[in-house]
Formats: sequence, structure tokens, C-alpha cells
Amino acid sequence: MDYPANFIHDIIEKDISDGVITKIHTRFPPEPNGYLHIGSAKAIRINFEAAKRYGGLFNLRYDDTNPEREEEEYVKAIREDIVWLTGEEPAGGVFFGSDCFEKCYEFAVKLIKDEKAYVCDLTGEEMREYRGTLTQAGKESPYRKRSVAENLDLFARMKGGEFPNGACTLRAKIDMTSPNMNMRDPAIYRINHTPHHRQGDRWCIYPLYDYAHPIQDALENITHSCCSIEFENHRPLYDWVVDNVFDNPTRENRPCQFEFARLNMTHTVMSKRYLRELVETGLVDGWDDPRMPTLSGLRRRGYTPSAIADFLDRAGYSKAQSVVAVDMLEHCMREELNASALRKVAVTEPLLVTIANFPDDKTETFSLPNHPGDPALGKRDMPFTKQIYIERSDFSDNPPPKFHRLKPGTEVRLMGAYIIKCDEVVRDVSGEIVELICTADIETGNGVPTDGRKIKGTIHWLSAAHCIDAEIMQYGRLFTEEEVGENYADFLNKDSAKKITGVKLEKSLESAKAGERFQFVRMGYFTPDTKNGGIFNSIVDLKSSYRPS
RNA sequence: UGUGGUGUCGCCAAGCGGUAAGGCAACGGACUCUGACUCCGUCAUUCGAGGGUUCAAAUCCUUCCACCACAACCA
Repeated sequence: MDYPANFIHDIIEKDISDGVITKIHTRFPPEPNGYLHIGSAKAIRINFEAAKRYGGLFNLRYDDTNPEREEEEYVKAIREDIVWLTGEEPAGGVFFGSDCFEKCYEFAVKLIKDEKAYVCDLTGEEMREYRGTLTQAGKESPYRKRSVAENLDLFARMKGGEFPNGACTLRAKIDMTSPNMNMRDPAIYRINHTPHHRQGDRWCIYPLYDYAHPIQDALENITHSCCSIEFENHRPLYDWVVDNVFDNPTRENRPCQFEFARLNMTHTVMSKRYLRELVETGLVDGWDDPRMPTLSGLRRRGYTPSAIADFLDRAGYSKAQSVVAVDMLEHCMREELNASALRKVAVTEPLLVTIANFPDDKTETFSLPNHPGDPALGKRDMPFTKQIYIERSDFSDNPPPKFHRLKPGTEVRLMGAYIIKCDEVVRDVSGEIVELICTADIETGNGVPTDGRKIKGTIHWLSAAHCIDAEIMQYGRLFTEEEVGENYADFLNKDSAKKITGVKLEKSLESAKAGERFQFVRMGYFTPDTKNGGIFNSIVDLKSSYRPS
């Protein structure tokens, strides 16, 4: 199929054809303050793919410039998710923004010497007042005119730990009247005595994102810095930093920022804050709960990196704010799994069927294809005995219109085996159907009836003597609403995870391994749970067009 | 009342002056030993709205309108 155009590709191709860039270099800069989700995957994909496509390099860089929010657990998880998603270690390397602290400090000293930065003693509240509003210009800080020498001294003392948190900041001297709020003398350094997850207490001053990010990009020789659209009005500041920190950077050796719209999906919350809340309040089974939109959750649920990439590419990389339907993601997964997943039989609600005219102790073997459309995937033997299980919902003694499955007195095909007819319905005292007595068309076997009669329905079955007991987790959508509103809790789908016990599975599933994906015939796609042995997680259901009406 | 950005089918999305691609969803129908898959068909006289330029406009000009982001010592 045709994928939507990717404007980043257009930009890069122009840069290459213009001869301004020879080696493409991109990066994905997550803050290690949570797990990556499918929204992050879009940023990874756009940066990774651009580098891959044009023979460049892709870096992973932890943007760890805020000691209060970052943890080692996330550092590890993020890397695993990226390697899983892209299928390789970041070719350009793995970096930490915090490793640039020394450089950032030197550049800040340079800015002070160039009279482009100053130490400001305004409190947070005062600074807000001085900044002005969206419609009113700000006014200059009284500390803006400090001498270079004084600024140098003060900044050194900030670094030396002389001041408490919040006592002062280093600010870029730009323009307090700029219509762009980001340019009104933004703070570029703040004091924070919280120990850093990698630097310990080596630093008590930390560069802010707008200052550190372009420096990190430049130091890593990033050519195309693709980020989401909320940073669009930060671009002038990004460029200001590059221009004022580095000497006459040309396009060849300067990073440029490009923006794309972030991913929103129906029935899905991307906010890390809320995802964390779900984890912390125990509403889900961790960041990798199979219902979570996190990469680890999707992975545990059985999603493949290729399906995610396909989905992302189909949704496209425009700048328009949008909400993509999860149906598209699910479609991509189904499409891949339909072509690759081995077919297996699972009977979720077993109903015993006795084949009256089948010998008591005989075990017959039928060979079923592992995949109806791909003979290369081989076959497997399915034992058949007098007593079998079928799906309770595949029988009805009060069938709705167009019910093509088993009903009293009519025939149905047991997939890959006999045609059977229901002769008798056995009930217990309460009236519940407990068993069906059927006869099989032994003569026809698993072939086509010679008298030309057509058998409309096919149902799946399992020999009662040759199956294993299992549990499966069936997952629905975590949220009930298409677009989840502010009060996320209101939209939580309480039935999004259902454990189904007493499930009968075909024997071959005994050796199923994590990472394998199967289609449980007529039901959906499943994979062994990587955390709980013996449980199968549903990846995505099969679509059904059966409408009794 | 500021700056930047975005508005093309229910949802994404191509298109970049030559007369509206594609995908998802939906709906018909065919096929089927998975009511799956596959297949075939239907689904924007119209591109946020109004004006203008042009033989020709979703594409150019213009005036509006709507939505998103920005006033952290977060990223």
C-alpha cells in the first residue's frame, strides 16, 4: 500500500541534494522519568527511520537534566524498549545529557563573558511578573545589567553550592519584549541540591531543557532534531543557543529542529503522569500490563515491532493535531498475524459431545493444516476420540436466524474431521445442557459428502482425552471512551481484563514459548504471558460479521 | 488583545495551478472445512467560510472563522 508522505524525508532529501548535509544524524531524547509508550514510538520511528533510510546514524540520548524526576529503572527499560522496537542497539551510540554538564557549564561562562547571560536573583513569582503576559511585553530584570565579573563570580558560587535551591538562576539575555514568551530572558540554569541519578552530588546547578538540548544535539553532531510540535515555539530559542554558543555554525555542522504532531489514539491515554498513576494505584499490573499503551505492555500483549511500525507509517507524520483510531493499530496487528500465526484450537467454554457411533476406545488421527493459506507452515496431528469438546456457543437448541453451527437434527463439520449430527441433548436437573449425543458420518470422514449435500457450518473441537487445561487472559480496551477526557478514571473499563478459566487447549500448545503467536480458531490471536506461566494473553480478537438479526 | 502552528470523507492522510490517491471504519455482494482470511462493489461535484485572480484554484491573493501550543527555576 501507499504510505502517507513523510515531510521529514522531503527535508532531508533536499538537504542532501543541496549538498549541505552528507551524513544524516538523528536522535531520540527521552527523559528517564517513565516507560516509553506508543506515542514515544512515533518519535523513535521518525528519527530512527530517517537515519536508517539515508544511511545515517541514530542516537539514544537520555535527557536527564532534572535530578528530581529521573530514575535508573527507567533508563534500563527505555533502552530495552528501543532495542525491541528498532531491532538494534542505537547505531550512533547511547548518551546521557548529564555527561554534557561540564560543556554546558563552559558554554554558560562563555555566554556570560559575551554579555549574553546573567545571574538573576528574582524569585519565581517575581520572574513571572516581570515576564509579562501573552499580550503584554515583559520588563527587564533589575539584575540584567550586572557586570561580567559579577556574573562570573556569582555563577561560580552557584556552582560551588553557596546558594539554596531557588535563590537565583542564570538567564539568557535575549528580549523581554519578544512576542514569543520563550525568548523573554529564559532561565538556562537553576539550582537544585537533589542528587542526580548518575552525577550524584557533583552538581547542584542544572541546565534547563531549552539550553541543554541544542548543545547536546550539537555535541552529538545531530543534523536533524525531530521533536513534537509543542516545541515549535521553542525553535527560535534553540537556534539562539546554537548561534551564540558555537562560533559561526554552518548548516553542515549545526543541528536543526523539525516538528511533527504527537500521536493521539482513541481509547488511549498517553500522558505519562496518568500512566504512572495507574501503575501506582495498582489499577493495572505494572507498566507492562498488557492493556497499557506502553511499549512493554504492547510487547507483553504480543504486539510486534513490525506491526507498530506499520501502524505509525500508515497514520503518517503530519503536523496536524489528530486522534488516530486504535482500530488502525489493531488492523495492522491482525494483518500481520493472519499471515503468520499458527492456527490452534482452544475451547473456552467446553461442552461435551459424545459420538454415539464411534468406537469407545479408538483414537483416530486427523491432520490439520497449521495455516489455511500457507502450506509451508505444515500440519499437525489432532487425535479424535468418542468424546470431544466443542464450544458451548457453537450449539443452540433455539437457534437465531442464520445460525450455521450445531443445532438439533442438523449437520455441522468438525474442523478437519467428521461431519456430525446432533441427535440428543442431555440436560441436568436444572435444565442446563451438559452433553450432546451425536452421530458422525463415518463414511465421509473428513472428505466431501458424495451425495452432494452441503454442510454450511464448521466448528472447532478437541478430543476430551487429548487436551490440556489452561487459563487465558482476554483483554479489551482499557478505556471506554473514544477520546478519553480529563477525568481519566471515569473512562476506565472495569472489564478490560477478563481471566477465562477451564479452557481446553490442544496438546501442541504445551510447548508454546514466549514470543510465539497463535490464532485460536474463530477467537483471536494469543501469546503466552511472559510473566505468568501457563496463561495466554489475547493480542487482538478476530473480527466477526455474524449478526443473528 | 500577542506569537507560532493546524484546518481535505466518521478517523488518519496524499495533493503544492490542470479539474479530489490510499489506508482504517462502515455498508452491500461473492467465496470459504475459521461467520476469519481473500475477492469484488459502494462510500467528498468537493477541500473551515466568504470574496478575488485565472481558460482552469484544495492548491495563488484577501478577509474572516475554528482548533492546538506558549506566561515552570519541567521536558
